[in-house]
Amino acid sequence: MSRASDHAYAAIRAMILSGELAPGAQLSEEALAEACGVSRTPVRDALRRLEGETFIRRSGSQRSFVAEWSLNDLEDAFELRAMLEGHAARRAAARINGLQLEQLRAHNRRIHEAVSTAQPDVMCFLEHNRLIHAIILEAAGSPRLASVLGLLVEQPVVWRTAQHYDRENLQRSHHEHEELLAAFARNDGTWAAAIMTAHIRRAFHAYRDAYQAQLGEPQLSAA
Amino acid sequence: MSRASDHAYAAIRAMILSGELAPGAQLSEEALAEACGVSRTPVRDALRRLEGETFIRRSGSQRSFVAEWSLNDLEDAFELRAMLEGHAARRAAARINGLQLEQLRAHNRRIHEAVSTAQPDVMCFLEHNRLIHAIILEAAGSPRLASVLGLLVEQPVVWRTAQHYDRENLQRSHHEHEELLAAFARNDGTWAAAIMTAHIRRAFHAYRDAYQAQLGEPQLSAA
DNA sequence: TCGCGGTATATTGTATACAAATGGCACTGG
DNA sequence: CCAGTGCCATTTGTATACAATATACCGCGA
Repeated sequence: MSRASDHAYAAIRAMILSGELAPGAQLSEEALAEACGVSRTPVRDALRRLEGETFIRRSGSQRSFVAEWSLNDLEDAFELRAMLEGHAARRAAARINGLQLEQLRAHNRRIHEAVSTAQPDVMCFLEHNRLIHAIILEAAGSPRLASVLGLLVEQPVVWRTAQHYDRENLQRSHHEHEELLAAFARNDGTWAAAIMTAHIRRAFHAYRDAYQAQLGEPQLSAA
Repeated sequence: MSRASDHAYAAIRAMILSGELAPGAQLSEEALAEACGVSRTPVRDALRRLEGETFIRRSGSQRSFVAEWSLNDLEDAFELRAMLEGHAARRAAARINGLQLEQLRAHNRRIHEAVSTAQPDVMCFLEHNRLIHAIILEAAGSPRLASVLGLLVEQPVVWRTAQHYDRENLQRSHHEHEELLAAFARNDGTWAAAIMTAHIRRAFHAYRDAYQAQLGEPQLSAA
């Protein structure tokens, strides 16, 4: 979709990610239309897309609400994600090329810089971490796997809680990426899959701790 | 969505499944609207939904086409499906209850009847096969897994090629279901996962053979 | 006071009209 | 004959008006 619809999609998505629209909040098409400066038609398009990505849940009578994530949901999603990313790593190990390997190394170097200081640059970590996983997914060469994983990874909870990583977890992630690189360099799919699965499982527990910590401080803002 | 939108969705979906709308065919919103007896608005809704389910692909300039499946796509989707259904079976083995077990037995008995005759009742097989997998998915107790698998399983290729199963394959499926039941009855997740993965892999090769056979007879109709 | 019913209001669904953009085609110039 | 270009037809995007439906609120009666 062109301008208006895309704009509405991006705007609503951003509002959800930033927490401006809190989980459980009801969404009025008209209100969103006014907020985005477009009519209801493109807003409806955007809502349908966001519903497909489980950003939004719809009640029996078709009203829209920002999706809420229980601890069970988080656990459920991460179990799947661990399996799928492990699978992606296994495939990637067999297919990865020199350029991709070098790109992975570069991103992990940037991560190393970001997390070595006393005050780690979490945003920088998140961005390069995202790129690393994207490159692995690309190397895995499975479009379906990529789209399915996208649904699991690009979620508000993941994004919001990830910002609460502590320094130790960030450094461990860097180290696990190093191990992944070693496995890739040797085209050892079994090794890569094991590291990746462990990587995601550990991340899950970090997320869960952060998630539970959040329960104490409701209405967490974007920062 | 209520009447019109749901109707458009169901109608277009059926037209694709039946082959009335062939893979690669361009879809005109206006033409579909007329065919469904509704306006373009609900048709657009339906197209967005179908796009999310990869029934439809959209060109760079937003035109809609019935999705085409290459052999690679089929292989890709089935590899994922084998892994995910195996996972579902593992989880189901640990959680399944007596009622579900009995329902599975009942459905597999119906399958047995359907495939034991000289002229197997393929439709009956497909329906009860679908229900069996649905019950297992329900027993697995993972909403995400269910929705992700839904995207992979409910596809036109799968449906269309499944109708070309030969009698031997149908009977093998019945037998594999029996083994699954044995694994479930003993809550042996490892066994169940192994059977299920093998079950899907074998089905894949059957699908592939049917798919390739189809290449010889283009414009295959619904029957 | 509680439950019920009905009306008012808010919200979503549908149709239609118009705007924008894309793709095809014919025509022109080389 | 080919490449490039401009116009026209088709198709999709957006806005708006109206219809249908769900929710909330208030008053009535038991």
